[in-house]
Amino acid sequence: MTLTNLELAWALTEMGDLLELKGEEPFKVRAYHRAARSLENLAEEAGALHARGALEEIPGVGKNLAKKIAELLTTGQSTFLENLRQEVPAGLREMLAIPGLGSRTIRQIRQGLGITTLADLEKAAREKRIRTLPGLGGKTELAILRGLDMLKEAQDQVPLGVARPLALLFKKQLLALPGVVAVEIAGSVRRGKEMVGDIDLVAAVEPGHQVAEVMARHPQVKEVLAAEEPDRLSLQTNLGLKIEIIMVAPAAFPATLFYATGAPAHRRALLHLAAARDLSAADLGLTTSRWLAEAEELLSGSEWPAGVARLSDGQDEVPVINAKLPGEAAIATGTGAPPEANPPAAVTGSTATSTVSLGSITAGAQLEAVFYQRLGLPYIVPELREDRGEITAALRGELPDLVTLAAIRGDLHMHSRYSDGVAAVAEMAAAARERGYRYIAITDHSRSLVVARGLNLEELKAQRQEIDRLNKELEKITILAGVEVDILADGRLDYEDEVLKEFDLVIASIHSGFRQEGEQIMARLEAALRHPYVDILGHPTGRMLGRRRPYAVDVNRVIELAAATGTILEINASPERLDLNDENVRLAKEHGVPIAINTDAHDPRRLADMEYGVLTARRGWLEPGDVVNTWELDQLLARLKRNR
DNA sequence: GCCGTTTTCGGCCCGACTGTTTTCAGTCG
Repeated sequence: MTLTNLELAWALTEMGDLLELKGEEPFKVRAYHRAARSLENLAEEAGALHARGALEEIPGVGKNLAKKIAELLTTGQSTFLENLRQEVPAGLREMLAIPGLGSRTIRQIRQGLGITTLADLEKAAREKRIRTLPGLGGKTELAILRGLDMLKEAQDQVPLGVARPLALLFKKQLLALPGVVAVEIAGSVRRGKEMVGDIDLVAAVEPGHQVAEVMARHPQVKEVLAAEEPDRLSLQTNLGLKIEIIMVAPAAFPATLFYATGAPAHRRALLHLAAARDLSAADLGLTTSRWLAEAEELLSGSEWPAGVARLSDGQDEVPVINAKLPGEAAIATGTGAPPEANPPAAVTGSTATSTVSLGSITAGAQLEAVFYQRLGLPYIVPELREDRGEITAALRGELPDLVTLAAIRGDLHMHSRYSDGVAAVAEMAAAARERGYRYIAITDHSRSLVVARGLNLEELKAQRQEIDRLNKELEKITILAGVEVDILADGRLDYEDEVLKEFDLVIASIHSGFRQEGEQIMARLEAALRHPYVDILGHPTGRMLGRRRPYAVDVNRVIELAAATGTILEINASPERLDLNDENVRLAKEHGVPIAINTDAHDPRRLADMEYGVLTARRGWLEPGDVVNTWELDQLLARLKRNR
């Protein structure tokens, strides 16, 4: 019984939460949470450390926690945690997620009203009973109801940053099983949606495969759920996330991947396009029963979904695209013969055994291109498949040439040990260089953000000197001396103009006064956007996925102001934020506002979050030119307000 | 509960904002 570091971290986090609710001293609580974070970021598996008696090497883990971790590792359980769970009802722990409710208030509500579940809490708030408790009033009731709403929305959904690594792990492990020919991630994870409800995987399997048997014993799998269909395996993971594995014969793999990627609205719109061209779903090779059922229902129904009107509107101008797609011939025959002459079994829906050579094909993209070509469309990447105009754009040959991770030349928002980062400036630079970047900006916090050890003027000077020195020493990468300056509650920035002027680049962000009225928030943002030395507005809405709603920001207005003032807007790529989101990004592009995709990394490893930012950018239809950190450094610098 | 050119105790991130209050406790970043 070996638990992963992530599972150990959860156990410690839960212990910390329960101790907090019991009223333990804050420093003890923090010790549990700190150790949990250490475990999450640990490069080596704790099991291996335990084996050589080195658990106490983990930062924040001493004798006591080492013992508790050891028990978890050897038995899979913790008597300490079991006891805590007996004492503290699970509902109370859930309440900690409600913004504005801390452990003290939760204890008070429990003691005063005997409430231990979210349902009871909601009832009490609606019945205005919370305000009968000393020190609590109507606003707290409102905060509770709002928080509960947010929790409901996020219920059964996890951020992409949690689901995607797990999906990749399962994909890799499935591929290693005998009888498994190909595996692709499908569904909303493949489309890069910010919150996902489950993980969909499509596996091409051969007879005699043992996917179900092996997965049932998988250490991350808590339980195998009753299968809806024989070709589906439905797993509940320890994370509480559902994984659906669709197992099909290799011939049906491309169609199934296509179907299972969705989004449903995109599929529906494609079916309408097919119908308009007298093609059936089966003609397209989409022979799965689900596709056929959906097509039948759709085309017999009287209700015309949104996508249809668009398609028929554009009917006159629909060009017929016969361009051969790269890869199709290879997919069809492996020899380059025209696809029409020798259509692959998977595409025609023929019952003949497959001629598709999956071994020679690496990407799901190539497999699916066939379906789009049958409709006279160029290939549409998963990130665009949301029925947000991608089909019309495809028909007109106006699909964007989306930005890619490979096009990223630098990262303009990250923290070092000077403020709340964990690494030295040189370490961040080295990690960036390893990623192939040409430049980074070190943007530590400003002085008012005490919790994050914001820099005073002297520390700024010292950091500047270090950056200057490193720039002389280091080859192939340039470090910009930047700052993430706080937009204070009154709209001023946290440093004087004379100080801001000296940086190479300034990001302005809100870290306080989240609950201000819209008018006040917007006044602060407007002041920042109009500021001559503010180059980038950081995480413009301040949201945390599933945890904190945006502050009262009018995103349209922010975009207009950014356009008017020449300020760059950020896609904060941290998977906890993804801020701006995909739709706002697209709006920004329409207004000609340049975007910076930044990780906000506090640790060299988190520079890898860039991938999530790029996914969001792609879902927002951004092309490389729209993203300033794909540009050459001199082009980027010339574009900054301060240098124009 | 962890940690130590402060080493077995006494610190540990601390100031601002919010809501409910007449002077402050709780929450948050």
